[in-house]
Amino acid sequence: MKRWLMKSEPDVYSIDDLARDGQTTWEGVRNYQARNSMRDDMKLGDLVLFYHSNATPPGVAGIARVCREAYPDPTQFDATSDYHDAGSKPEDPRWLRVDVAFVERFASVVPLDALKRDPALEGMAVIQKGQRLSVQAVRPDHFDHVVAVGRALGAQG
DNA sequence: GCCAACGTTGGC
DNA sequence: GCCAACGTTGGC
Repeated sequence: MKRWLMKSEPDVYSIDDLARDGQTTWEGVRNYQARNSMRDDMKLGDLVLFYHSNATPPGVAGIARVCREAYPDPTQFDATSDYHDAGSKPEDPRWLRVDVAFVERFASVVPLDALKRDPALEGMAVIQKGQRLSVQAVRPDHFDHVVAVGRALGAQG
């Protein structure tokens, strides 16, 4: 089983929203590298660090789990959607989404600053300067370490 | 609000 | 295929 980190702006959709909804659909990925990761490597049951970007502070807010593997994102065919892509054909969809389920919410966010200062997380993608990818693979030891730090802050769910 | 980093587009 | 221009991401 693989481990992941996925970014969401909490003003748009937060870990609290996921806790409330139980599960959600991860639409709007419009980056080929992120799409390829979802299409090729993301499997049912994979665990995901739910990351709050453009937040105060930015950081890992909790854990989700993949509950449906990649399938075509219908928003690409919706002309009224922000995610519309006129170049994508229904018979050959360009963009995919997955569904994720709520697993756990940390009592507080593990801030990006703490991730950067943690020697155990050296090399983790999200702490690299200029890293914008919204779907990132995470090494199992890095995943476990972030979860341990998050749980040390307390957990609900 | 600023801006560095990065991805995409399109002229050539 | 090159690369300048442009748009977006996302920390600060």
